[in-house]
Amino acid sequence: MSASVQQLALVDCNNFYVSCERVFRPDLRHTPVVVLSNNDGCVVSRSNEAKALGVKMGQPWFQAQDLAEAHGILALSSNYALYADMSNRVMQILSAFSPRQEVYSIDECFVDLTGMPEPKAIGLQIRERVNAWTGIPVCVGIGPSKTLAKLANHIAKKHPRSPGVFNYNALTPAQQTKLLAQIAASEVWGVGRRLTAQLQAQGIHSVQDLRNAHTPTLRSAFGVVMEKTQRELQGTACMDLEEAPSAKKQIIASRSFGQPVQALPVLQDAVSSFVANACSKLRAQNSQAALIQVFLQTNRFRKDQPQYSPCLAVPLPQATNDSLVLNRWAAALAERMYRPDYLYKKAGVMLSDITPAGQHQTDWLEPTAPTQTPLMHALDQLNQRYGRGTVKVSGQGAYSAWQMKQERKSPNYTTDWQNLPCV
DNA sequence: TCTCCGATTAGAC
DNA sequence: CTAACGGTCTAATCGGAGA
Repeated sequence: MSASVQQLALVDCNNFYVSCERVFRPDLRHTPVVVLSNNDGCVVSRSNEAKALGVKMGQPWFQAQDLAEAHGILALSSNYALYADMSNRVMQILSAFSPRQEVYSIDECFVDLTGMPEPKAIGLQIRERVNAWTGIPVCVGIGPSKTLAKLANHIAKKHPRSPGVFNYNALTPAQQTKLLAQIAASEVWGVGRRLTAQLQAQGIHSVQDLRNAHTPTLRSAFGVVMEKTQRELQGTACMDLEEAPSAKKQIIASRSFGQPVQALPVLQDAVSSFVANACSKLRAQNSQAALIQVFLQTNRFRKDQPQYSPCLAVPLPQATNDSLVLNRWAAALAERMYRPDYLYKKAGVMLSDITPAGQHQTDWLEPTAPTQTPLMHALDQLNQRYGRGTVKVSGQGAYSAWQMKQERKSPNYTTDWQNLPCV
């Protein structure tokens, strides 16, 4: 008896951010809608109608302005509180279908259906239940590896007669070959724009070409990652399901400003807000950092203006996750780099050299600090209960000149009583 | 020559 | 009227510095 093939399902929400908005705005069900990135900069989610009109993923919104006006495309600022909450509901529902689940991103989840009868029927049930309980449409792809589950999901989404679920494992070898020959290699997970071009130059156009390519040649030209991808396409799982999210090795908090900023105190205010943000992520995973970096940036799209993008780091005498301590370092770094004659458009804070909290590289000369001050703990609790930004480190939020543009945000329907829609 | 490390590249979403 | 272009994260690989 041969070992049975893994039945791995990838559940992917359709046009996720737009779908979240539509749950609370059913009137938008048939109008073209897009959701914009932070600062209302780029298009990050599109309804099918918007896609059909030619709005591109990642397109700067101002470039789509004419098209938008001509066709009445509605643009919304991103509402992450809403999307995170809807995502949690979806993932919660999926967890009932299998003991093994990997939340891969805000709108995608791998669910291990190995050993269960009728995986396709389960896929259909997943689709139905998620839609009934949350209003979010999803597609399900099933395959023997993550890469093939992803590809199967793509087929479930794109195939005209698809019921929204596609099981690659149900195909005969001949059907697999025929199908993969019809799909462009660029659809494969891990094959982006650059690699697509390089593969083409080697005569590799379809997924089948890639699956069939001479392995040592592929390996020497493209490295280990591509070899893994090829093996996954051949049906051998090389990537494990990661059920628990692993601790971040690097944490970045940064933002483009709503308008150019010139004054140091405003920059420092922004930076202190980024420190607060990064530190709360750090504490949430129970870690500490031993290196902090701050960077400033002028607007790189303004070729007519002088450019300056400094970045400065300090190794800390002692690893910490204390916002107050890190904020003092960050403010000093910002001051060191600051030059008054520039218009800054973006800044950020980076924490690295991350270790579990409490693991001390003790220094004989430095007194050891407690791993988590009661003050920081209280701050996290309050901000968690009453919303981010309820309690702030002094300096943070004193100036609002840098705040991002968010002119089209929908209400926080699910996370703020004040915003409950009246039925 | 080897090893280490920071910078760069590529990708995902 | 003009200007308007995201944020985080990882792993592999490259290229130079130093041992």
